[in-house]
Amino acid sequence: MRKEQAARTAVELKEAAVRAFARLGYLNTKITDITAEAGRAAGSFYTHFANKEALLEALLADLLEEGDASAVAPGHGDDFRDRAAVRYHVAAYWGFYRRHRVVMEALQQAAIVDPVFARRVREMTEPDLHHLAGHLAGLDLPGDPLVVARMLTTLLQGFIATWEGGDEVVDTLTDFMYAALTADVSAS
Amino acid sequence: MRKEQAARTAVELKEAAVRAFARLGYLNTKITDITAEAGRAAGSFYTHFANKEALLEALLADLLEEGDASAVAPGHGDDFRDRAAVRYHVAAYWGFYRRHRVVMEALQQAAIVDPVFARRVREMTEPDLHHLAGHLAGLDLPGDPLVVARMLTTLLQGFIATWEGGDEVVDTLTDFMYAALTADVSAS
DNA sequence: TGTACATCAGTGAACGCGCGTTCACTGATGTAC
DNA sequence: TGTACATCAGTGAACGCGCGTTCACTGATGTAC
Repeated sequence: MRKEQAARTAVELKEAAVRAFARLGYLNTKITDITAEAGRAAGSFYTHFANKEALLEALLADLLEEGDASAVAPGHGDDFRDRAAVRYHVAAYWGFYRRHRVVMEALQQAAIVDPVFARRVREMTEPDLHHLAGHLAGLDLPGDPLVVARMLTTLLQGFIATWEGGDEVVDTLTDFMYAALTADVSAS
Repeated sequence: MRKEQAARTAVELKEAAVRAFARLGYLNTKITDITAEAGRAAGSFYTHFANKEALLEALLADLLEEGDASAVAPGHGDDFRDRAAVRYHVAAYWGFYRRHRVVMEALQQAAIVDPVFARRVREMTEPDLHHLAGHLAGLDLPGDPLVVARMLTTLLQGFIATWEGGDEVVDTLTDFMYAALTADVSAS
């Protein structure tokens, strides 16, 4: 069937795009880099996507689908006085980011240059932030829960984005954050 | 004198560039945005700079000069078991970043797209990282000193870059980091 | 099942826009005598 | 101090490159009868 063929090519283009982004970075990747990587003619791109931004939107949609699926994942506490709960969340974020590193970074780059993506990234991040702040409610924090939540996510995402090594540091990250969340401020 | 006039124009172009970068972001700023902002003709730019990268290099040079000057600033402890020492460093970084926000972010953006700046930014950051790791030596850290140092700088720089509000959070940042640095890991 | 026609994914050369960069020119500043 | 010439910052129109996007064409797949 023709539609199937077209869908297959669209997938191939997306996969090629991810490879090209990984190699060159989203902003440096030209349409022809993507089509060349997919072994297709330049014009073929436009049969499937209006432009590079539309392709990134498609990759984002794929990512969000997976995100929703794994968000339902069960069996973890939400009480951050429990180190295991903190570790669970760090590890989950770590895994997700690692699996989707290229697209995450492409979004980050797109957001720098394109207000539409800047907004999209903000809208993706904000709810998580409030959700996280909610979990921090009962703790003896160094400041406003939303501000502290922002520190946690900034650290996580910033660190993971630049870290070249493996998972070993998940425990260091956990300890770091756990200590920051549970230190009795008034005692210091 | 003609040389003086030329130097003055170069300075005006740099100042105009900073304003343009602040408004549009480094990557989105065209040469003509800069010259228009400075009230000059497009061609005038090239009397003073080879291209946008060279102008950013010049801004970086200015920034490093100021950085060296303030680095000699006296009167702070380096023992991070002392909260005041941590606060001093956080506040110093905060002030420096705030004063040079636009150029710092321009460098960040340039690094994404241009390997030369990527390298430059890394080379600027690395020594500070090792220096910082040195100060962490005696503490009961959640992990390798270099890794923890990286967490600290990632958090600081990432947070300051996105924070819209004022200095109030310096204390929250300090408490957050101080707690992470001084918690007795083995006790948890 | 076969023939004639329609549709559509894919091709790749060509087009055109945006923007960086150049360059012939101007006029003001500096130099020689 | 005045005149003739040289230099150079600054101008802005023009040039040209890179790259996104289009479009006439091809051939394979699908449909009608």
